[in-house]
Amino acid sequence: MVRSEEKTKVTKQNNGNTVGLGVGMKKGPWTPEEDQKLLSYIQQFGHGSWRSLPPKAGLKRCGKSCRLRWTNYLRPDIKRGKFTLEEERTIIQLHALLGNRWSTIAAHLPRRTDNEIKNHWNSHIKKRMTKMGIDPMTHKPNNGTQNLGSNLNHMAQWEAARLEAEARLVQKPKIKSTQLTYVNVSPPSIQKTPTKVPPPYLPCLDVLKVWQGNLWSNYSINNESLQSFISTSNVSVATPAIPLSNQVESNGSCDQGPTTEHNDQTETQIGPFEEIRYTNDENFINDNLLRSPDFWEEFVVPDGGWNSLANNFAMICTPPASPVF
DNA sequence: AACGCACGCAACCGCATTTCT
DNA sequence: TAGAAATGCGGTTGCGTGCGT
Repeated sequence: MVRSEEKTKVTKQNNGNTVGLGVGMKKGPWTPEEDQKLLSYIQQFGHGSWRSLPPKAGLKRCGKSCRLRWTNYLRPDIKRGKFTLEEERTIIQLHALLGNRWSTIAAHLPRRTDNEIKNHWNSHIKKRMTKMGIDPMTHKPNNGTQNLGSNLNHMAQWEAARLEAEARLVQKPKIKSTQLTYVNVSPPSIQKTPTKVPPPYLPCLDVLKVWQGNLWSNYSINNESLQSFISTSNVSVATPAIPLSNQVESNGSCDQGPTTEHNDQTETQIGPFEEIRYTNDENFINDNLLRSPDFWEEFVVPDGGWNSLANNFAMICTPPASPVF
């Protein structure tokens, strides 16, 4: 990939400071040598100030470029590869609540970067939803005749605020860890097995779960649709980390992650979306149905339409008067 | 085999926000 | 407290690749 030769460019921020590329700064794809330099430096010293890192690490890159390379590619705790069905569904649901707040969404998808999620949304999910006749921005059917009830909208706003607050909490430790020294980490090209990292904070997606559970309970499942989808999808199939039956507790709260015992776990579970196959196939099927294009194509809004869904939703989950964070 | 097109994704850009002095 | 600097975020670009013709 030879996007550009070495270029020089200096841009001005609105407050006047120079950012971007200074004289002799390199642009374009990173070479393995550059990756190695950046990695070695961060392993030894942590990244500290990104601005001052490049010369210290022997790189002719701007700090911004180094930070991006580290956060989107070199970081040892990044999960790469295909998105699981569970991850995709979570993205869709969070997007419905939060819009294009990719970093907030990423905070709820352990080991995925905001850039990766954004790319996946734009290149896969968005198109699929459009094809299914769903507006990817409003998450409503394109015909516009079916509206979610105001209760649900209110809940969505409330939950969006809560999720953002959670995301901020998740991100706080990152700031404190800027001086963290990483040991024995390698870029994906060098080391296939990621170094173990401390488990991230597992968010509690209360409303999402209620929402999910309600959807499943309202619509019958067509196994053929599901099988057809799985067999044709290029999305890797993973089972829900939180089986639906466990998702909604009687008091409306939820647990912090999977507590159900499961077999055939093939890798260390760090986040809730590892590819773990539950032995409970019923949960597996139910939870992945929504991902099936066939399901959506054959989807018929039941009697009462979206409003009935919203009403059921409101019955199950009564929010506090107002969110306070 | 050659060409064109669509797709996927890494990386850049500019603005916003946060932190520092 | 204000201005500067650093960092974060979301939108966009453009190259490599795979596939169909």
